Amino acid sequence: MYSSHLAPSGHHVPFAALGLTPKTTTLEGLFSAQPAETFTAGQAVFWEGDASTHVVQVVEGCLRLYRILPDGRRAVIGFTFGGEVLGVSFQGPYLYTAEAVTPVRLRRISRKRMIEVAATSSGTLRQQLMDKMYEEMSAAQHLIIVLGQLSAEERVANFLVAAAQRTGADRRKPVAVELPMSRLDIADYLGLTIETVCRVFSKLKREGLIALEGRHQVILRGIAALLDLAGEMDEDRPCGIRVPARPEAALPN
Amino acid sequence: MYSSHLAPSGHHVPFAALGLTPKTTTLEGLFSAQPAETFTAGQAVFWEGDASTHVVQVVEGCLRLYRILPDGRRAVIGFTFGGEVLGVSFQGPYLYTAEAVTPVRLRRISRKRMIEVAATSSGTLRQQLMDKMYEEMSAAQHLIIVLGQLSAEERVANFLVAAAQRTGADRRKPVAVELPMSRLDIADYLGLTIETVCRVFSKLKREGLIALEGRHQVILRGIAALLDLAGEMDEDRPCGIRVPARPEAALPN
DNA sequence: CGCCGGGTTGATTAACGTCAAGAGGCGTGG
DNA sequence: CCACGCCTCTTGACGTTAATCAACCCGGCG
Repeated sequence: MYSSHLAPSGHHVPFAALGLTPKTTTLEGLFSAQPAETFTAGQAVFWEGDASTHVVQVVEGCLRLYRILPDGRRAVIGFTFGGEVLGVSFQGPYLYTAEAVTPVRLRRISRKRMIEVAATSSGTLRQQLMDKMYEEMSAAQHLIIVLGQLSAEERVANFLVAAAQRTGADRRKPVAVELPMSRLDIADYLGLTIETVCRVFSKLKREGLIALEGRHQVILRGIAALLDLAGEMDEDRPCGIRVPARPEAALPN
Repeated sequence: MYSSHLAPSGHHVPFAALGLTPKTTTLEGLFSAQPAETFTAGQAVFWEGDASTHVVQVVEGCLRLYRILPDGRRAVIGFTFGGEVLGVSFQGPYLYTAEAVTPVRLRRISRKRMIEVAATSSGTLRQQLMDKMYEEMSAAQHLIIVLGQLSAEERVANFLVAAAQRTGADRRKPVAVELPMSRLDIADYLGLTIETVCRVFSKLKREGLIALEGRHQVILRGIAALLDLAGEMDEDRPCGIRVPARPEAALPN
């Protein structure tokens, strides 16, 4: 089904296989030419405010993306897992720090080179970059809605469902989801406290919607039920009912 | 100076004036060739979920950008004012509905044409598009932090300061800011209720930080004080202190 | 075995939402 | 031009949610 967050391998191979595009004109091609670097847990890949000199593809492991506010609060902006690409839409400095949650293997390419190749090559790479930017934008706006409109329970349900979708798990079946990050990471991501996250986890467990297997694994018993709780704010299920707030344009339809 | 939200006129003229770039290879050039359309208050410019066929430049007036959740809640994602450009980073369907708050004049160009010109022209337009996308991303991430981490008072202070910056007003002086949108729009934008927004406005007024001139104008007496309240979360003032959470990587550098 | 850090649970408090009533603009119609 | 009514905004009383404060648990490691 090709979820918007999934690994780049597979679906794009046909192009290269047919010889229509030399491999350096796709994102995957550019990345695969780079050596893999490794980071230990807690190590930063880049810092907020640094010049965004590189674009990163996580091969394996999990990164947390965050900013520190002047008073010390930490806002986690997102997490990046194996197979995902990071920081495509940066034109100025990095907007957040990226730090390894687990040991991480990743590849990076220089943004300068990527731009050059995009400018001189046929449209494939440009298209891929635009797609990635749109994904990043979609994710950001999804988070805006979660943080602005949803209750604690809805936020956690959303987080769990999103994590499940990201692995490509099929709905309706129980799925085991790895959550390598700490409760504090989750709390800072969802705009809650660690205690509230715990309590919601416990509540969902009592209600039989999830089971906790150790600290870093959750089994979702039926994504559908969780989706209800999540306010059905599934990543991409627009509720574009054409009902403007003001009466002027509302009468037809 | 060139605040990230400012009107495109002025600073980019030199290029065209020197004849270095034909006018159709800049965003301003493309837009200025289009006729201005007008929308009445409450009228939608485009709808969430529609194919994002056009990029829009608001000439005059104010748009609100929002999504409706399945249960009817409304999340306002942002506002667009005269001189600003809208929807550059859409590669799939529009992620929100854009609706006129006031009477609006705007120009639009087809995305298809914009992409074509960007692909065939020199780098100027491509650069401008990337800049706009980065701006949109910065704005989204700023909102994520406001919604995820800040208190009601901090959110409102932030909103007021951001509105002031957007007009290009210089700090330290009292500034009159136009807020054409309703209290409900502000509430849905800040993830608060209308009553809470009112109460914070009243509190700031009691404290002498602002004065309310009618429903749609606020006078900020000293942006500096408001910035304190705002958690000093100024649009771009990264607090990139290199203090990782884990000790492992902290020692070098 | 005991310590330590992260996680969980409980009691209390503070912040914000909800419900309800009243005030103030603004357009319309007399 | 004024009066009325409507809609938005404002303010107050009360309820709910999530934060805070605090204790305890549990698994990993020295």
